[in-house]
Amino acid sequence: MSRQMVRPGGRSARVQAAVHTAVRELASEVGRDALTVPLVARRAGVTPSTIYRRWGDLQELLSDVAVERLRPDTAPGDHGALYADLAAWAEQFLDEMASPTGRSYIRDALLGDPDGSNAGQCSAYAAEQLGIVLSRAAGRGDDTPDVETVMDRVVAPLMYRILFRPDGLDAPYAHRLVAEVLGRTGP
Amino acid sequence: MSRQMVRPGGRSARVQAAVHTAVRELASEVGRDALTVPLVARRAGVTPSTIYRRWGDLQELLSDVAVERLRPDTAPGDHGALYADLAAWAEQFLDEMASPTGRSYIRDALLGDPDGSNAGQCSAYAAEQLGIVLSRAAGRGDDTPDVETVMDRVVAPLMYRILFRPDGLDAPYAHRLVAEVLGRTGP
DNA sequence: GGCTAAACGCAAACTCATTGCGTTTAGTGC
DNA sequence: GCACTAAACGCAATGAGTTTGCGTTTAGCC
Repeated sequence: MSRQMVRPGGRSARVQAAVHTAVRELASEVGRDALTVPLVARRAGVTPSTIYRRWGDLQELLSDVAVERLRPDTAPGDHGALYADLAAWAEQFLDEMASPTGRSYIRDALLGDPDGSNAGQCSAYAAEQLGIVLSRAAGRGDDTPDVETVMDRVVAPLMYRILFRPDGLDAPYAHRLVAEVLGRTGP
Repeated sequence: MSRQMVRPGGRSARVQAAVHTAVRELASEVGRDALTVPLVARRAGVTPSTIYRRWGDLQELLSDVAVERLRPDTAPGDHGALYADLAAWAEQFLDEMASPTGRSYIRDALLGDPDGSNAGQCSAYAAEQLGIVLSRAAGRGDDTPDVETVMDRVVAPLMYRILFRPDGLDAPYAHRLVAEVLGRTGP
């Protein structure tokens, strides 16, 4: 469960923001594996017990921060055609997720996540982006697959390889998945 | 890295077996989240320092045990036809992996795994099983997709949903994936 | 403005992780 | 077989991280 809906204003909000900022800063300074709760607490100007009470443990905190970082910050670009839109989106998705930091965020999001809501949020982000691309194509009069199909045929293979097979992942592979789900053999 | 190739005989082997057994027993008794290195060490009749020196930390130990548990213990069944073989394999795969304990094992295998070799091993297990099924079908004269295609079209979507979308996962979905990769609309 | 419960800080007590050192033992060569 | 070497282990001390009780602050709400 995300810890956002607890006393959204005032001190609680300041503490949450300070802790999240501390996690991001320290992760880039000392590395993600060197993070500890007392370290984050000192940087955020809080006591460790505050973090333990609100987030439970370090993994749940990192999971919260990871989901925040995995949220797309821009709408998918419009390149005039469905194939171009999907190919560009898949390429960007791959770039962000397959990088070492991206993998760390995915692992963290999957980890401290007892009920699976954080992981589900990541999936919802991708589905939302794909929904924009596909409805735009439908507005152009194109015959489009539905979001579920693209999730199964493009997102899932990319994520599976990111997590289980770090090799053989490149832009051509992503393009091929897009071409296949659109029923083409090439762009 | 798996810690199997260290002094395969005598005391070292006994310690390794005792520790692995202790992990499995305690995981089913007190739950996976309640496992600690000292707890496992006491059950196994060893000292915590032994575990720390050999496995590094709890996550790497759990990752080792998880990979061992995720290894298929039987060859995929022969049902006389490719669709039946693949459908049965996918259903069993789903049953084992989507259960709470299966999810825990997957998470553990992905986790304490700095170089990704344990996760890669899990993927290799699935590919190996699929290779048996597909080559058997080829021996019958069937026109079969290759292993990579089945990994992308069946295994990846199943695993993606197991990890990111715990809902909407059932045998009919697995059967549909198999039917689609075989170019059919049904069995 | 006052009330209530959540959120926080402080500090003690506890568990876990780490490491040096001596002992046991598996593997190897004679 | 017997000695030798280095890996593996046990023990114990040390340091770091985690948990919890209690008093204080404060956000949300009459």
